[in-house]
Amino acid sequence: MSHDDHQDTVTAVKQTMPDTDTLFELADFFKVFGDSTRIRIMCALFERELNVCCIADIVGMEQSAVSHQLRILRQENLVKVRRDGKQSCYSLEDDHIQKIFEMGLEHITE
Amino acid sequence: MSHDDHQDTVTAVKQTMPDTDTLFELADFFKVFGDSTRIRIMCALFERELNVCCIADIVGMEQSAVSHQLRILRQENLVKVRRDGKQSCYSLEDDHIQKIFEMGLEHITE
DNA sequence: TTATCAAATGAACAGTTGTTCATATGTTCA
DNA sequence: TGAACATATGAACAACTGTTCATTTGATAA
Repeated sequence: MSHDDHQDTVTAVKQTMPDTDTLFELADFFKVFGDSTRIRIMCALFERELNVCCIADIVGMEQSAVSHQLRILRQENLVKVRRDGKQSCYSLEDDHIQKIFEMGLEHITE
Repeated sequence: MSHDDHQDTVTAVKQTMPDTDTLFELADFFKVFGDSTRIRIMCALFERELNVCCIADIVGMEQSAVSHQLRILRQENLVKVRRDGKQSCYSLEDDHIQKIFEMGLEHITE
């Protein structure tokens, strides 16, 4: 590959890519899926709305750890909260989540 | 929510979830998407097969850093390599990748 | 063979991340 | 109001991650 070909390739491919800011944002989005606690929380929420205490029991972690992770999921707009008396009830914000989840499953189970 | 309701909910939701090993594996899979360098490498490979040197120029990083990340992508079966003389040419292993990528984009741009 | 280019790898280091513990906030009910 | 429960939050710490630098491996051509 000549120097010119190299430069042409680099330039051409760059043009097809979304801008860097978008790709950094995208990486941050996927980062949220890259933790087993958060994945399990989201997976539990596929089934139904749940309060923090139930989520903690389901994933087998302390309430505090779950709260911290729920904050991250909230910040990325992946879950929403509803106050119900003393309890906070969490549910999924978005349908994409389950689809992304399922595609990931497809990949690892093939 | 009574203690019994709590336990019923926990048990019922748990039953709907894939086993824990699978979910840990899934988190590891998404972890790979959660880095801006790797996302940009994959995005470049959507367009065409590329050698390491081109990838490094496209993402603006050192050859060594790119090589390290390509190893991770290889280990997760996201890319494949083809030797062409002195060069290593990388391409995407799997169609799911682009779909997952696009769904992520949909989420962050809405 | 030797020189040269391309890519891979190991060690070291800085920066980030997830959990725990302790504590604070918020809500209900007596 | 005060007690009890549910959740959120801050600080601290250990573990992990990505990059750099130096070096090695692999391949080609003179």
